Amino acid sequence: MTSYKDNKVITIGTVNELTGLSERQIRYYEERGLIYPKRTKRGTRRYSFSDIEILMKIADKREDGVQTNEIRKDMINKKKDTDIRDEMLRGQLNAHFKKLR
Amino acid sequence: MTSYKDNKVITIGTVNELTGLSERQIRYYEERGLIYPKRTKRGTRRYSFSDIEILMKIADKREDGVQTNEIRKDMINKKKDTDIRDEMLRGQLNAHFKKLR
DNA sequence: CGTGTAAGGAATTCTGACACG
DNA sequence: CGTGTAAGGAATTCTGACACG
Repeated sequence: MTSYKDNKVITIGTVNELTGLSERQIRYYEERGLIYPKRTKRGTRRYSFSDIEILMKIADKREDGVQTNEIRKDMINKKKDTDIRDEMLRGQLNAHFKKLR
Repeated sequence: MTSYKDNKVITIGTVNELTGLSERQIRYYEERGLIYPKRTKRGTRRYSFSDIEILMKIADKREDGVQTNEIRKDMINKKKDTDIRDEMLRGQLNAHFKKLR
């Protein structure tokens, strides 16, 4: 589950290069609850490739004038969808194995 | 081909954390031709997850007393093997398509 | 040969704040 | 609300070199 994609090892400077977003923007989106970088012992932020993809989507929406508040809600809803799908799948598998017993 | 795994975005400090190798060691293995980090405009090194895997293999071999020179030769030979396999595969595909014409 | 270390400089990252709007 | 910026401090990274062996 923790593949390269989700490994938080990238500094904010590199994220800036990769996304074109300013460090100020990147930190602000964190403050608004859109991303959650890891912190090293010393306190510097580390991002994953997943974080970078999320940031690029955020950048797109911001360009369309969508507020961080809206973006966050959308992300939560999409997560809910995924959770529901997961739950349904689990339920079906469960029923399936029950039948086999 | 350029997946997350081969994307050179990790600083030497993080590589140190991930591999346990000192910065001195990491730079020395580069000097010996075992790894090739990217350089940013400013000149700081950036490594990929692939580089980190190679470094961990190097660390193992060094513990067994294998010299950097030997390690490099091994790496070149393995690359040659891969190249030969690729070439053979290409040849077979070629023959196959020739037949189809 | 492989690795540690001190040296000095340059660039990075962090936080809290003021600014504009 | 979202983002820029100057401020000051602390940690990072780089190179060339001396050291030991």
